[in-house]
Amino acid sequence: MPEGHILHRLAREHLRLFGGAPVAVASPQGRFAAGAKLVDGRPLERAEADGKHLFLGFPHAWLHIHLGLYGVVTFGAAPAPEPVGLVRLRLANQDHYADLRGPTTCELLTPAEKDAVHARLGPDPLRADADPERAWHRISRSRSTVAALLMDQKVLAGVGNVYRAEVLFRHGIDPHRPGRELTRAEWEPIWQDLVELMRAGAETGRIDTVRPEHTPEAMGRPPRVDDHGGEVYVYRRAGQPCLVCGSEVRTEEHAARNLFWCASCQQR
DNA sequence: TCTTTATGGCGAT
DNA sequence: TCGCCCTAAAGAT
Repeated sequence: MPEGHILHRLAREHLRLFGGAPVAVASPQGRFAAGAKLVDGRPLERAEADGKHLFLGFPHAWLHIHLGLYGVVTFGAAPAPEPVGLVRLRLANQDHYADLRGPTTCELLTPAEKDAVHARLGPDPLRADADPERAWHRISRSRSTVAALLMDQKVLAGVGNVYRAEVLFRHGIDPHRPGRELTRAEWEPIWQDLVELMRAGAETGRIDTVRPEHTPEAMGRPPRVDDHGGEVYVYRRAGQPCLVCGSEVRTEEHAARNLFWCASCQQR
């Protein structure tokens, strides 16, 4: 379930469980054995997220993790059990362990290489140093659709398919509109909304975007359970009635990703 | 025991 | 735009 809010959450959690003390680092699966050996037994000094990238700071290297589509981290209390499945990376101390499975990236970087990753990313709504003006600069000059731009990590870092679909719904924006046709008056509240939605997501670990007045309870409809764990307007709700207007939520493949929207509520 | 699917991203064409 | 990579769970056969 990796959008940016999860990575910020993971950064905090790693620091809380492993920060400041030596960490046993291993690669039970073997694919990261050489890298693990280089930081094994070193203290975890820092942890930060940048978009969907996670950086764990050891004295001599940054451990760079990107979960990709299927990557997942699971935490548990010591003693760590025999690894189940393909565990690329295991961190452990006297009290806790963390297992990483299926990441697209798990590597060691120098500070310069870490900076290079940061340099190629757009502003991350969850970072204090984010400059939304950089995103606006690109969006307002682009012929690409707003849907594609919001997912482009060079434009905005950390936004994924769920936040993309949901924020466009919340602002009534047709995902197919070219970025250059978006106005600044439309963009600014979208950015602000991403900051607030993703902050909430980082707190709860799930994506909830439905306003109180549109919950099934408030609308007099039966309660609903979303299988991905959060309450959303359109993401993966194709064919179901829009929570606001009742028309069918639509879906299509857009730049090789699933796009969801309400054609009636999102006409701007 | 298969096939399908997923909240991502890269490099080749 | 396409194919490919990482993995596990759910659904189909």
